[in-house]
Amino acid sequence: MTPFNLKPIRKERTLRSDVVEQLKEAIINGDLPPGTKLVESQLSALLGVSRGPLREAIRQLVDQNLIESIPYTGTYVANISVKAIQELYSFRTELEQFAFKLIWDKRDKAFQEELKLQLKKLTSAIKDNDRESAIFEELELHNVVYKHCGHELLEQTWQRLRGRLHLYFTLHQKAHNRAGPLLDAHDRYLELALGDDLNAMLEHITEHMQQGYNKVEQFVSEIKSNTL
Amino acid sequence: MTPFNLKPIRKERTLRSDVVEQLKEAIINGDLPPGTKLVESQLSALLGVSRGPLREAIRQLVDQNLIESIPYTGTYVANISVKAIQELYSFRTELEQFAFKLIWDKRDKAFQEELKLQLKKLTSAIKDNDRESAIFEELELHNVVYKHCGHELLEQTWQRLRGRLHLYFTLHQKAHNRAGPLLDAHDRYLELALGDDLNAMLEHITEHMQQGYNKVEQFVSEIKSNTL
DNA sequence: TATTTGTAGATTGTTAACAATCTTACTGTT
DNA sequence: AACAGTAAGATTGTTAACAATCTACAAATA
Repeated sequence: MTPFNLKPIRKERTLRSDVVEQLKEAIINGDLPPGTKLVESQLSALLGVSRGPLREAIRQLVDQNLIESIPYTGTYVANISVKAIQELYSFRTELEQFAFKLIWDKRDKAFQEELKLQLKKLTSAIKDNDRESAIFEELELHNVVYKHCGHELLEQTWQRLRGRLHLYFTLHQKAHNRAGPLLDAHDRYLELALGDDLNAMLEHITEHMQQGYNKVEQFVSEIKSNTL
Repeated sequence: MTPFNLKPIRKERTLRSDVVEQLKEAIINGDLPPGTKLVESQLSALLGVSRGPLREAIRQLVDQNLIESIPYTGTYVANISVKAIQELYSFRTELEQFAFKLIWDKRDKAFQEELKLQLKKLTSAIKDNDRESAIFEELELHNVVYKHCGHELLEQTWQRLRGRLHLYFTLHQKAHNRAGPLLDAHDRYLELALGDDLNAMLEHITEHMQQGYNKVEQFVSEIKSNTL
C-alpha cells in the first residue's frame, strides 16, 4: 500500500478525559475558586455525566494538586498558601535549570524558531491587553523548553505543576486587574536561551523565578490577611 | 481544654486505597511482571471488589507510571526500557541534589540519628541476605532525606518515582539472584551527608546515581535482547 | 492458499440504584 | 443556658447491570 503520511490516531476521548479538561479549565479560570466544595451529585448533573467518570476524573485532578479529597467527607478545590507558592517556585527553578542543562547542546533550528515564535505570541497578547491569552502564552513559552529536551519524566512533572501555576497567575490577575506576573523582561530570557553562556542562563532562571515568586507571594499574603 | 499534642487522625481507609496498595505491592514484587494485561473483571473478582473502586485505583497507579492505560483497549503493567531508566536516574540525581541543598543548613540531631539508624537497618538486611528488605531499606534511606527537608512538593514527586525505582531493583535482583544495585558503599554516602562539604555531597550523588544506573541499565539491556 | 470481511465474544466505558458514613438540627436533661 | 444524645437528611463509597467498543476467529471470496 502507498505509505501515506498518516500517524496513528489518538483514541483517548472518553467522558472521564472530557470531565478532567472541563474541571481543570473551570478551576484555572477561577470559576471555581479555591476552597469551593465539589459535590459529586451537583457536578455530575451540571456536566450531564454520571458520578462514575466524574469520580475517576477527580482522582486525576487530585494527583495534579488542583483538588483535595477527604474520604467520606468531601472534595474541595485546592487552597492556596504562601508555603505552597514558595515550594512551587523553588521547584520550578530546579526543573527549568535541569531542562536547560539537558537541552543546551541540542538546541537546533526548530527549537530556536519555536522559542522566538512563542515570545512573539506572548508579546502580542500583552500588547492586545488580552490577559487570559498572555497567561497561556507565558506558560507555553516555558513549555517549549520542556517539550524539546526529550525527557518525558521531566515534561510530565512540569505538566503536573502547570495547572497550579496557571491558577496562581489567574488569581493574581483577577486580584490586581493588571498584567500577571512575569509578563515583561522575557526578551532577556530569550536572548540568554539562544546565547552560549549556560551559567548565565541558569542564573537568570533563578532571578526570573524569584521575581515571579515575589509578585505572587505578595498578593497571596494580601488575600489571606483580607480573608481573616 | 488541655491542649494535648494530638494530631487529627488520618481517615482515609477505603476500598480504593486498599486496592492501590495491593496492586502496587504486586507490581513492585514482580508478581505482575511488566507488560501483564490487567483485565478489570478478573482483577475485581480476585480482589473481591467491584470494578468501580478498582478503576479509580488504576487511575492513581497510572499517575505513578506503574500502569499504562489505553482507552477501550486495556491497561498493562508498565513496561521497562533503557530510556525510562536513564530518565529516572538523571531525574533522581537532580531531585536528591535539590533535597540536600534544602536540608543542608537545617540538619538537626533527629535527622542525623534517623539517617544513621536507617543505614544500620540496611546493612543488617544485607548481612542477613534478606534481599527484599534490603531493597526496601535502601529506598527508606533516601526517603529520610526527602522527608526531613520540609518540601512537600519535592517529597510528593519522590514518592511518585519510588514505586518505579522499587520495581527496577526487584527485577534486577530476580534476574541476577544477588544483591540489588547500590547495596554497598553507602557508608561514604552517610559520611558525606553528615559532613560539612555540600559540594562533595552533591558530586557524590551524581556518582552514586551513575553507578546505580549502570547496573540497572546493563541488566535491562540483557533482558531486552533475550526477549527478542 | 492468501486475503478480506463479517460476526460473536470479550472487555472497557457508563449508568443508576443501594449501602455506609458524615453533618446538622432538634430534643430533652441538668 | 449549656450540653449530650439522637434522629433525619445529605453526601460519599460501592455495586451490579447496561451500552459502546474492540479483538479474534471463522466464513467467504479471489
